[in-house]
Amino acid sequence: MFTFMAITRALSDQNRVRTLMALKDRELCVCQIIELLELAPSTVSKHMSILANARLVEGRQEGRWRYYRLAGDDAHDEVREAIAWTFRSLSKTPQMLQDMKRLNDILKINPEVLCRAQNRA
Amino acid sequence: MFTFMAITRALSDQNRVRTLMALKDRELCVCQIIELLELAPSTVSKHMSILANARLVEGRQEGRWRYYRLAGDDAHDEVREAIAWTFRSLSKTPQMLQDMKRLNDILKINPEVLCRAQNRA
DNA sequence: TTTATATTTCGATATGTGGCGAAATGACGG
DNA sequence: CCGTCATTTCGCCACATATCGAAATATAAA
Repeated sequence: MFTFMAITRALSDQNRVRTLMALKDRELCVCQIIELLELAPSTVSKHMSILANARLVEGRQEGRWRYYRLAGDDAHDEVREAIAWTFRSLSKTPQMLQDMKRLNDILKINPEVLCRAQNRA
Repeated sequence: MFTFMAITRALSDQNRVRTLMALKDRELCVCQIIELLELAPSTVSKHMSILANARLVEGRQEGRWRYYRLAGDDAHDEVREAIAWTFRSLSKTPQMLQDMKRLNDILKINPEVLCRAQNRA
């Protein structure tokens, strides 16, 4: 029950759901998620910790960068089903199509450049 | 997206999830749900309206009583999958087993008697 | 038509949550 | 080591939400 509620609470915020969807095909660096959501780094960090706490995503450190990816096939049924349900429900919604498009542009930018640009702002 | 978020927000409260599970095999009168959750009638009423708004349950009026039941097979895929996921995830959790047991006792009481008892309290 | 009763709506309150900026952390490059 | 830089933690604020009790609503019974 506790696990389940952690998942539903994680999914009850639109920005977290958008993030989950954005991780569909690849892992993303935090600064790329910041760019997609247009939120403060601290806010995104908190969202990621909530998603990670619910085991919907996993984090990986690489030097100064932290990458997040979707929970894999080794995840619990509860989690895999939640993710599957989310994707089936949302893949074709306008918000998601727009995010995918925007993400394409973000992925073209070298992460180092992206981070530097964010720090200047 | 809006529909999906309505569902996840509805499922992000433990008492609403318990209610959903309680409706598995039969419809229930509001006073029976009140008895199960041990919450004020006004609180339960609000929970039910949130569940109904997300289309997870449907209400039916019969005289002075209002009955709620799970969304049926005619519901949208999103809703049916959400319900299926919830049941698969929680059917065997201690909280749910306990609720099912308690529900059995509640169902033995004539609803009229149950309501009267609640009004006295 | 008046009274009783099941549920909802309303108003108030207390707690939870999303958001930000500033400070702390931790990793790399000099 | 020292500074730079990506991310997290912390402290705060605005707003949402779970809860209750009281009043309103609606239906049945008297």
